[in-house]
Amino acid sequence: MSDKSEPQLPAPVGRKSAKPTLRTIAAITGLAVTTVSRALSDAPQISAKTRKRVQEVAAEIGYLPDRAAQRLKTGRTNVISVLLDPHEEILGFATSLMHGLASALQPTPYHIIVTPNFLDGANVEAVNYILRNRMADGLILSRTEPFDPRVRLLLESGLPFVTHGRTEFSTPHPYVDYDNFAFAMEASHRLIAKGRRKLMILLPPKRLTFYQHMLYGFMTAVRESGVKYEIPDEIDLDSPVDKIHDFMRRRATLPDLPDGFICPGEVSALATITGMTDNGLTLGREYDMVAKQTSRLLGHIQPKVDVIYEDLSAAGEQMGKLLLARIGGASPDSLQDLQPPQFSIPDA
Amino acid sequence: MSDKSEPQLPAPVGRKSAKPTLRTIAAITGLAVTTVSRALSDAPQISAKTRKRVQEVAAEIGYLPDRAAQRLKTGRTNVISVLLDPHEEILGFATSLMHGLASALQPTPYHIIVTPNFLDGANVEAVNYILRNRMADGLILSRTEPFDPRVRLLLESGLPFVTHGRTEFSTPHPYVDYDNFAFAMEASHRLIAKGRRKLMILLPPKRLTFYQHMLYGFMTAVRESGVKYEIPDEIDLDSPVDKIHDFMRRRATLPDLPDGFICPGEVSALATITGMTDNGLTLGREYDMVAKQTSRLLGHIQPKVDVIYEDLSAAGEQMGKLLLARIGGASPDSLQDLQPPQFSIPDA
DNA sequence: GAACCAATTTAAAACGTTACAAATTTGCCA
DNA sequence: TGGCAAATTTGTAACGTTTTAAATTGGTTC
Repeated sequence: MSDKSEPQLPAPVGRKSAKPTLRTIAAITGLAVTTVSRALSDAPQISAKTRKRVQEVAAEIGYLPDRAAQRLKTGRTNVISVLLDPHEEILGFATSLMHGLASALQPTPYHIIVTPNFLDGANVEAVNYILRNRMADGLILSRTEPFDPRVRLLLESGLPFVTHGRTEFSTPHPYVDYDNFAFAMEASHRLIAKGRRKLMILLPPKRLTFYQHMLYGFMTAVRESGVKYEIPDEIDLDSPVDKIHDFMRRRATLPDLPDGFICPGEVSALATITGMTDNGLTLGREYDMVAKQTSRLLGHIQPKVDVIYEDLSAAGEQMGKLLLARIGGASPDSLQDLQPPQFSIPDA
Repeated sequence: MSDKSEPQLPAPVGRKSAKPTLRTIAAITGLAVTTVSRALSDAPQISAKTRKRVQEVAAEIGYLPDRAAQRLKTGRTNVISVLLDPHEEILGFATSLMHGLASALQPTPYHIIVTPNFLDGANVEAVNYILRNRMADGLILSRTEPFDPRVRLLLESGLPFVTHGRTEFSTPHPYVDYDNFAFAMEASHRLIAKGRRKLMILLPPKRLTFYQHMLYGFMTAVRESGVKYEIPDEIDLDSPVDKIHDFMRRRATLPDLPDGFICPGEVSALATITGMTDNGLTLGREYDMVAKQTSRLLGHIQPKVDVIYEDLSAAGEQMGKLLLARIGGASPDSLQDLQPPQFSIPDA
């Protein structure tokens, strides 16, 4: 040990609240800062004995690395950013997803930053901002379009990301998606099996990728079985509750009313049922309904509705795992996951 | 070791030489880094002419300050952290709040970090963690208890924070709260005015501060008017939908059933209505209901329900403003806001 | 012992920013 | 013209970490 001017003060004199840094540990152990840093990251070049001692001291004085300093030095932010779409507001779509995401990220040093996207439609701007500032090591985004400009930007930049929903770019990228084709097909089959002769499905906005998937699933089932069908034009899944309600109430008064409804959302399902009830039509008698359930709300409130479950929390968790793998360098085409609908409702 | 195809990021190439920093601007303008830094922060000691020039150059080359470096140097994080409670999951409580918060923070350099609080019940741990690492310049938390341990910790630490909900500490702290006393009282009055003779109210968990407020509002109205009342013991607002539903269905078969219900949550309102309907009881005939509405969902789906509105987005925005003021040094007792219930439903 | 290689440890230099003190220029007046 | 304060600008030193290269040990072998 070389004799310095005399820096060997067991630093935390007085109050122990002075934030411990690498230097603190170095002073206590008599080692160099570099050694301490290495020991804490379990570098093989540091002797096992030293590593152990350093880690013990660190734990004892409650050392926590300064994230700002790490980030400045390494360029890594230890942050995963979630881009929120305003339409995810209702019914905790985003919350469930984030719940799952957080549990996947729990054992890692990553934090979750939510970037709400208020700049109407200018969602691309948010991506650009994150890219420019290197604000995150990875990105989560949802509600993709076939040629989503955000995805294009991200593909060009090389920043790891996972989408909820597929795109149609030829370059593969990690995604988690719910099999809405299978959902729509199964939903149709169930209604047909109940003897319903004319089906109506409420679809998402046309610009979203899963509009196509759902439409195809529906059309496939309808064509195979030869039943009639109808697709509302003036409303979609993102329409406000009252607009859906009004539409359904009006529709119920017109001729040739469908007798089987597919609602890929709990709110729209409730609005539809109410619209029918307003006209004296009863679920299970004049018509049946299959709905997509994400929150366990619907099945308990309207037990007559036949539900197919989508586990958003699981999706979020899976997205977290894929993102970590991607950050770790895994190839994108191995990180694509199409989650099958859960036809029977899980317990609890 | 390239275990996979090792997708090396083709990332930062080509265009205007990598990330512009203060040094870049200094080189371009021929000024010192310090001067540039000062000019960008509009320090009065820099001549107006220089400030303008520097800012122009900065804008032109798209300079953005490195947050990690700023944070390391100044100790300020430019981060506002939101603590999420798992019970806020349903119906986008958190999302609405954050939406408002984000719009208050829009013109500031602050980012929003969501710290989901999954560590069952160990919510205090999350606060501790944020405190220890100086992870944020301010904190938002909700669902307070009278002597909330998180608040106690924060009061001791001095870190600026705003709660959604009041506490009973003698030291004042910033909060935004909804006047649940007024809500319960008004709701009771409405039912009584409709001629209902026995009221039931569904209350939040007893440990939360607003349990008291709501109970007092209810009891005040009930006592004044002399109607009968009943308060369920085995369920509360946080109970799962199916438990509430089951309870109500069972209750409807027993004697002395209330004819006026107060549901301070949309989900519980729906579950209650369903429970009644299961027993052939009709809203508006055998019983009436007043519910708290936060998402415009209920009023459209069950128009017979009388709703009182709580604007969570506005609350979030207000919390953002108060937090900024608090960070700016304003005294806590000037930063307390009790928001009145909105008795008539706002448009749009 | 000297010479060598491996195993450990260390010193110094960044990362981009701001705080502090010091240096330079400018403007004004005797 | 010199002098002096005010107005500007500038170096230098951090903040806490990791990275690179260099230095110190220790253990073998001749």
